[in-house]
Amino acid sequence: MKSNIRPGTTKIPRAIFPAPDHDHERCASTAIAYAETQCAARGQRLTPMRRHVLEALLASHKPLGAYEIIERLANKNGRPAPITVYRSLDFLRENGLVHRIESRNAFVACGHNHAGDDLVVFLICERCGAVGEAPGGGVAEALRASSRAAGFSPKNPLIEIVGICSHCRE
Amino acid sequence: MKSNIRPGTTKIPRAIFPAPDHDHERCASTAIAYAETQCAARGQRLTPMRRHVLEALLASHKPLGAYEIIERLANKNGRPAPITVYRSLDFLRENGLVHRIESRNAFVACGHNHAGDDLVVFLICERCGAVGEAPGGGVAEALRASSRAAGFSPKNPLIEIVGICSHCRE
DNA sequence: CACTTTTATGTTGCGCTGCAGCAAAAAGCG
DNA sequence: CGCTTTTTGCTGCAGCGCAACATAAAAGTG
Repeated sequence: MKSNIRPGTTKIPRAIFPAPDHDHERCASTAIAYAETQCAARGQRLTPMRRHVLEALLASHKPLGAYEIIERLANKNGRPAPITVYRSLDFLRENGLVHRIESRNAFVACGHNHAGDDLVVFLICERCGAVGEAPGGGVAEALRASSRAAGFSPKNPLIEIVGICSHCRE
Repeated sequence: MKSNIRPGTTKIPRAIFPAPDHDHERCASTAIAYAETQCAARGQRLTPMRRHVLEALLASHKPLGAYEIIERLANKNGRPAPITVYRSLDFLRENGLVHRIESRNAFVACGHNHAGDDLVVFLICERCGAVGEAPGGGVAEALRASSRAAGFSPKNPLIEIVGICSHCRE
């Protein structure tokens, strides 16, 4: 199936919290296209199931629990089993397309607001539930310093902050 | 508004990761004594149940799941119901005596390595499972800056880092 | 092409997590 | 002492997460 996004789109500075009235159709299809590219480049297969899971997450812009995803994928052909969704989520996470929000037992599509292995700071709006990804450059440094002071060799920092997002504050 | 309490204990330089051979008997009883003082000062009751839960956590120096705690509290008189333990954990958390490690769905006794409302950085050793609490002074600053850049008003930062602790590295 | 190997999905089942709702017991108070 | 508030016990349940095994689909191979 052919996508109707324009290939030559220049990189738009992405808002950390998408405006309520943003062109969602487009933002989702861009993300799917990126996922395809990414998987192809890594020799991984973005199967229909995996794509469906990613689409469900993209459609919400909010973290979804695994069983919420199941709910949204349910149709007249029945619903996927939990394990099926969990496996797709594992795949998507391994390929940097989905994050897990630990404090909520939920998952969110990656906003790609950060370079590959960099530290990500998740900003969780307690009002609308949206999750933003802020680049954590300076934080990473401070964190490494603090860790080393404790004789600790850090690996995967996880930062989640609850608060009020820019749109809900207005 | 909650600054009326000042721990009267002289500040002992507390290792972030307790040495494997430290005087555990003493470290636990000190923590219990502190909990009693703290609760008394706040007009809260450290009941036997709550104390047992705290003791179980202190005895392990590692995060325990709720059902692990139940297991350790079980005796010839039977075992506490999950809800009972969860309620005690809620109480202990509200009074700053226990932390929840979100990425593990587990709980750990507070090491008091941080001032009351300050940011805490949890260092989780992937080898021995121990959890250290590093003061997050510099990190908090960087975090606030990063948040504000995104138009986000932060409330409860949560930082958990997986890595190797000082003792396991040797 | 048939055949093997690898990868992905479906099915069943189960243990852990976390709490709601109500009842009983214990502690605090006039 | 009665009365209120707090705490604990009991029953039950929904969401989370995955193990173990079976089947199907894709990819590699001669």
